[in-house]
Amino acid sequence: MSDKSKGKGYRDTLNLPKTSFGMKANLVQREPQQRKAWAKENIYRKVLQARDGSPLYILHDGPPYANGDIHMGHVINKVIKDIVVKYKTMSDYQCPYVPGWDCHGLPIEVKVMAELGDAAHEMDKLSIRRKCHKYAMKFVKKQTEQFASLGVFGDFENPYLTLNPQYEKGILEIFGELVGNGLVYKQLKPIHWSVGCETALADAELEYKDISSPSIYVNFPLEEASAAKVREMGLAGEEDKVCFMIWTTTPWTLAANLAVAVHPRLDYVTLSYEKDATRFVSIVCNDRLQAVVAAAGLQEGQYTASAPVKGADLQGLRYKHPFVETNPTQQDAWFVITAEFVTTEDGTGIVHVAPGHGAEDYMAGQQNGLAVYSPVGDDGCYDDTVPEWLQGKSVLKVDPEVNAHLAKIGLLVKENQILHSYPHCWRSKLPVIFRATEQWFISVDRIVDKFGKSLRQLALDQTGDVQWIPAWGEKRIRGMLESRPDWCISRQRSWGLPIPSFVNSHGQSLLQTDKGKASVLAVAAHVGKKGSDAWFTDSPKEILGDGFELPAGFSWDDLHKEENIFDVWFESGCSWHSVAAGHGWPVPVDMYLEGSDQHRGWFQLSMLPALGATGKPPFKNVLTHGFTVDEKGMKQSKSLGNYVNALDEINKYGADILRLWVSSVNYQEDMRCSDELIGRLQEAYRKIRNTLRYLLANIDDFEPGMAVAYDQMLAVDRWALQQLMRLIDDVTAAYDNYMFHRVFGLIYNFCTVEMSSIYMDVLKDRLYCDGKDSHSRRSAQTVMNEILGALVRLLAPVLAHTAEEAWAAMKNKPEDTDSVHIAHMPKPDPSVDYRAERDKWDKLMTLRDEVLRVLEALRKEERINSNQEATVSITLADNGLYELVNDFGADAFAALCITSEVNIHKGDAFAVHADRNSNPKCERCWNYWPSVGQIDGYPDVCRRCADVVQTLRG
RNA sequence: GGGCUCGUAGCUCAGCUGGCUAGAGCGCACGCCUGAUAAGCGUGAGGUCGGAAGUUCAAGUCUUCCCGGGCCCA
Repeated sequence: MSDKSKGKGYRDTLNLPKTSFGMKANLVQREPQQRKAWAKENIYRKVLQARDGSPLYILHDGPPYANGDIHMGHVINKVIKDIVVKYKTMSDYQCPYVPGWDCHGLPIEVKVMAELGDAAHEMDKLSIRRKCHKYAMKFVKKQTEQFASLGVFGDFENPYLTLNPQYEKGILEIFGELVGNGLVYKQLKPIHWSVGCETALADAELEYKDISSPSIYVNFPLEEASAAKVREMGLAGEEDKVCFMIWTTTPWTLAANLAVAVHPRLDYVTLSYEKDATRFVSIVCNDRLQAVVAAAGLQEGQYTASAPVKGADLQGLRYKHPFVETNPTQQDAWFVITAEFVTTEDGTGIVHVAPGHGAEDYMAGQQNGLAVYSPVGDDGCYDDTVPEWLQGKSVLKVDPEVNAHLAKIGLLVKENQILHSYPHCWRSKLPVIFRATEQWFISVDRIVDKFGKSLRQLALDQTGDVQWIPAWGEKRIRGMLESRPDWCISRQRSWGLPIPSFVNSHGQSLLQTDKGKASVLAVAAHVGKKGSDAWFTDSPKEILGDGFELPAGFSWDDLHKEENIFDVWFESGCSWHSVAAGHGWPVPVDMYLEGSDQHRGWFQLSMLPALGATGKPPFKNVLTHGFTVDEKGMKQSKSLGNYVNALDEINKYGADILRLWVSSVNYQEDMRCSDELIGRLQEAYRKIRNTLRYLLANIDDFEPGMAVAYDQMLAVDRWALQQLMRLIDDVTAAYDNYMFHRVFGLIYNFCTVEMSSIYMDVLKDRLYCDGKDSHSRRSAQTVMNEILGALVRLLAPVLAHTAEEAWAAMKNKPEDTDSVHIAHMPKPDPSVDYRAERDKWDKLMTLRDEVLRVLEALRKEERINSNQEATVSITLADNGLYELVNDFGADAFAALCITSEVNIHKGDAFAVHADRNSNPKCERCWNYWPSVGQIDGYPDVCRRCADVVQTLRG
């Protein structure tokens, strides 16, 4: 129609947006190119060089395990780290970031052994270790690419690997310090043992699962002399068979029973009843009497109970083991001891004690002179010190036989099944057993002379000096430190750093002599040069060096290498030394940042070696994040099918979407995660991207020399600048407090509300229709240029790729740097006071909202379509508001509402009316203004447009 | 079972030391624009603040208990 053609006639007189910055992101195609460009210029080095001389900020990477593809947990962790590093860099710190990998340990070894199959049996340790090495390196390479594909900057060419000789050397140096400080000891002690993997396990290597176990009540008959005493106490009659009744869920440990424990202050009674034609008198705790009666199936009248005696009165009474004939140990056994750990929560109040198969049992045994008896081999089978019918049998399968035997000899009172949570090996998935073996430990309670305190005391004293983010992290780690046992650091496997212990044929270790530390340091030097394989290939003399002087009782021809390896947690726990100190960075480092499960893992197990060696924790700040859950808040797992594949997401949406998603959620809590939830961030991304694009496109012809001074700007432009300053203030505070979801929210809201729906919309008329070089247009461009420069930099730590792309498209960069990641965070301009005018603008915007509502009503009535077709009449009763709006100006307010005309009146009651404007439409700017049709030679445009067109056409 | 922790609209988040009819953005519904166009704008409907009891003149905000998640442990 004619309208359209006329409109087209003026189109080329407008200043329409122009930019090379595409509306379509095409992240999946574009990002890899960006990364290639970064790699080519070695952006990591370049950024570091740009901060030469700036204060260091060290975020020390916690090493992920080198197996498998990365998952959402990795994504969250690495992205948060990268946001911190990029933000700190832009805040003028020099932030070297060296990623690391945990390369030793069971998961890899198990995997490799499985791949080898039967061939493994014919291979020596070295060959297996070589396979493991290769396996680890394969995944280091893979994960390196995957991490880098997130836009993470770091020294990926020189990562730290726990299998590197230099790293291993560092571990041994710290171990040497701990040996020197008297913290390392070897002892026969029950530890979690994986039958499947034939090794000791650390707490961190356990998984708890529900299993069904037998729950048995067993009578332990008293020795005759003790039974007589019980009769003397009036608790039993002459013909009665007097027993202690115990309860256990691990029948197989009964073979190693050496005592029973009672609580010294609880009351005990005898329960008399008849079973299999025998009159039994079973001693149980009074508080458990009813439970036992119920369990034994005794009805009212079928039993009687005696008066109570204290547990302490039973101490020293002796019993006969239900099925072991003679004491298999060198020490006394089979008598009643007292122990505080006895409770009345379950069982009979009389606890079966097997010091070789339980932590509390072990301690009670130590206190009462019992042996540490553990008749179970590495393979989980009984040795030949047990009764013949048990020998060689697997303890994981033997429970039914034990129970059947007890039933046969008439001592099994009752057998049930109970469902309970039980520790399992994280690799073999089999239930673990408690089993006493010789292991190396780090003591948390021995006093270190140098520091006058134990590791536990040092740790508890100094957790308060560390800043925990969120703050409850301190409570959490404190609780763990208070209750943790000594650290079992030895493992009976191949793939790891050997514990450098040389022993003589008397079983003495060099570590336990005054040459202990020196020997470890000598090994450290050797391993640093040749790697830990040398432990297996070289002789003690080659390892320790010719000059090494052996202490008394040791000789070169009677010196053997132990073949335990370190717990991998000890290896990664030394990274502050091997890596941070190794690079010459100050320790404690500025930050450790991992998932909150690492309070027990890496944080604690880095703290202990650091405290033991230096007396100080290795970090100043510890930031933790939560875990991803599905959209319903439930744990994610592959088997449940609610698992989000990180690589799929990256390939589908692009890294910046993932980064934006990470920034959008509060990482301190559980993070709900699904493909849909991540996909939704595309919307936010587009909004942000289009905001940048609009800003870029409308300042294409702008140069800094054209800038308009703040006090010369139009009021709305000043408002926009004020909003920017507020944004910079708020976003900076959010970054400084590691509240990245607030950074996201603030910026996103700014783009959506202040920019897109208000400022950029209001500005269109001025930018497009006013003269290209007009003051009003330059005023707007001055502000847009400012906003763009700030926004891009505020976004850079999160949208690493997109911000770089926008930076490249900017003609007037606030700083002359090739990369936005080298630029500095914007600072608010103190001369722009956003607080002073806040109230005024709140009122204007509220009035604007009201006008928009009235216009919407008009549109509903089909009186108008666009707001420009309307004329608005506002009646104000409030004097202050009337003056405020009048000062602002009716035309300016009309522009703010993007309507053609606003009239302001003073009246008795507040009212807003709108109607269709009767003025003719300007064919250039589409406003309905009175001047349209009044200008000679320009019949279809307004005054302003006529002037602009005239200037253009000369 | 224990320690720590979380639970505000469909989603992501604000709600400071307790004080007006609980907010925002997105999404959704319904419209508008077609000179940011695989864009842009407007209006609107959505909430027993996990539940219950208590303290208080007043509780999303404090206390207790319960329910449901998560991490760590037993």
